Amino acid sequence: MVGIKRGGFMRLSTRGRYGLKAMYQLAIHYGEGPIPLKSVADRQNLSENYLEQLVSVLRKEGLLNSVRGAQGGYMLAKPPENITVGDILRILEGDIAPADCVIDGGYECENEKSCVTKTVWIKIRDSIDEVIDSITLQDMLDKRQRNEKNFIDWED
Amino acid sequence: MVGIKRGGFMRLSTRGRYGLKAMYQLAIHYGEGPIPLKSVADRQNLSENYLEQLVSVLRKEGLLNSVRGAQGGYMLAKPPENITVGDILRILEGDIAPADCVIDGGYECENEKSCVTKTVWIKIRDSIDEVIDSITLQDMLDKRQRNEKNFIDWED
DNA sequence: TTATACCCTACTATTTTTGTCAACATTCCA
DNA sequence: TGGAATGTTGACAAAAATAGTAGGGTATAA
Ligand code: FES
Ligand code: FES
Repeated sequence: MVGIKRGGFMRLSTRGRYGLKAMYQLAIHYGEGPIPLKSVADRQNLSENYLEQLVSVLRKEGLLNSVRGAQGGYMLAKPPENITVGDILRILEGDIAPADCVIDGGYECENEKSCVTKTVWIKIRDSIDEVIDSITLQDMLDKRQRNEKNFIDWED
Repeated sequence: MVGIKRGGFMRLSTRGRYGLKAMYQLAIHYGEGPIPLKSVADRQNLSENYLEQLVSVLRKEGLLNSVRGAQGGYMLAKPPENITVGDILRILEGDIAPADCVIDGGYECENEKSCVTKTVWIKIRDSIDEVIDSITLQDMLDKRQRNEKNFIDWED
């Protein structure tokens, strides 16, 4: 391949992007009982089947509860202030890893003990960690409240 | 696909990883005239042909100069203190973009004006920007000097 | 008992990444 | 002057990751 990569970098996959949006949507309706996934998928124009795969993992990891059958659906297993963006993204995407050598058990180059490049990856990783671990779903809801003063009735 | 993604996220491709290593290697030999790519590739056990593609882009973007023919090679076009990690990564990987909507001209969801999720992507992007723009090749060389006191004669 | 909705697994299509290869152009040096 | 070293370019291909599709099963409310 020739030329500059088109896509940009440090991109999340749809797993993390759809997943966070879905969790945010469920946070909006926290306390209202189970919300069917179909309504979330419709609201965001996503494949319900695909979203189901993501949500299923979030449930197994304890971030969501589910109720089967008619009138069933999903709901947050914890209050929005106890769920961070980092919790969600790590479950759906794995650990943050600009390069393999910053993962446990990952490959390290021969000079790992004094590898300067590795220190760069570590700084990037730590800075992302700090951001995603500091934002909770409740923070996002608060932000929404402030926005609502200007833009009414959206994203319910 | 089922289960948690294996690879981890926010990963750089080999383009960025090989590219930064190569630039660092050339920084080590800054001022010594052109360095053949073969020596860089050998040192890092990379395909010379593949590395050539990356280096070629860095040259076109003005970060490297080249000299053709025998005794030729590549060298930094600017002093190491004037080249940042961000310069290199953006050329090889494109702009930082956790999601499309933080790129110019990228897709935005219907609520882009007040999209809360977008503010999360922006915070992630900004935090990465800050890290990679603050590290120069000279910083990496300095770090190397300090390491050399403990681990002699490596990565030349 | 029927419609709704979660649950699970397998399969497929598409895109991106990671190279390989071959032919060519320029320069040094013996 | 000729050949070895080195950069230049573009086409092609293999491999991996991503993004979905499809469909059958199970539990529950009404
Ligand atoms: S140990 Fe990761 S780049 Fe050296
Ligand atoms: S505008 Fe990007 S997620 Fe809404």
